Amino acid sequence: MQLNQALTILKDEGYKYTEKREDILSFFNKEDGYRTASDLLSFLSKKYEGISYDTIYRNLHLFSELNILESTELDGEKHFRLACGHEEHHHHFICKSCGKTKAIKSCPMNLLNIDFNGYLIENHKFEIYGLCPNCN
Amino acid sequence: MQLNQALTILKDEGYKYTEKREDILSFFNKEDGYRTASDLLSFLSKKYEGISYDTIYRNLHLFSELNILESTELDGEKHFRLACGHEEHHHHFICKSCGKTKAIKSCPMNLLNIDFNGYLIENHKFEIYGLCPNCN
DNA sequence: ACATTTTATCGTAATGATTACGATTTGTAA
DNA sequence: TTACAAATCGTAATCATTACGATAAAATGT
Repeated sequence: MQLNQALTILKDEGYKYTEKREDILSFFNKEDGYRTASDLLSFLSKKYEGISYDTIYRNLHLFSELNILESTELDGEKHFRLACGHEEHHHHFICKSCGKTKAIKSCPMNLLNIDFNGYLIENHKFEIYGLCPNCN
Repeated sequence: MQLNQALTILKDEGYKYTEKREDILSFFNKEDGYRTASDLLSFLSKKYEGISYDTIYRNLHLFSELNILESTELDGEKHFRLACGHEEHHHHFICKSCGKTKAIKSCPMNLLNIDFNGYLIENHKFEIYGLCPNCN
């Protein structure tokens, strides 16, 4: 996802354009991998002394709702990354060292042949963890 | 996994047999699904007034290391269940309402055909969430 | 059975991530 | 430029989890 694309979504949905929001998006754009609220706080604190937790978390949640960010939970902490450009449903390999990802286009839900008669399937999670070539 | 089987593991590994440990195991045995530390605390508090967090978490971690329990993280909270023991590597459908599970025997790692050249694959997570027939 | 040793537990405080909220500031549109 | 809604600040509260010195209890050897 491009930065201006994300800012357009914000504007179209009636949310305000702020410098902090632009900086949050540019942070995720340059980082190119899963990052925590704490990572973002450190980054923004350099420019905005005394930035509030409220701002960090409110925007992370807002961006997630707007599908600008996608998130996953690793080691008891939520991690966020810019939503992938390609629109189709997909999964990720996630590097445990640098947080960068590799898309997995095929989904196990299509490959499995299980009888879920009587069950209501809501969602699923498939992630592969390890080290990317750079960190390996 | 059977209770006496778990208690045998404890004994063989040199850990002490305590009534609390037996109660913890019988709790997971009767519950038959993923439960939190808080669930366990509520249960044990009925019998042991003033039971310590230390006891709860120390035993949950110990049992996980000994493969008596298996765990997963759901909604920011660790959940535990009796290990499926003897069975092969597998995954789970997990009911978001009652925590009960249904085993998925096939593993997506065998079904996918992805080039991970240069990557180090350490582990993976595949879970399906929804409602079981009882809760649906 | 008793003493010794080792492990388990208690009581409670600390930590880390996240959420909450009244007061204040700021973007936006009229 | 004014008015209003949204965003942010400052800070405290909450929730899950970890930590640790003091005490209790189980296992072991005599």
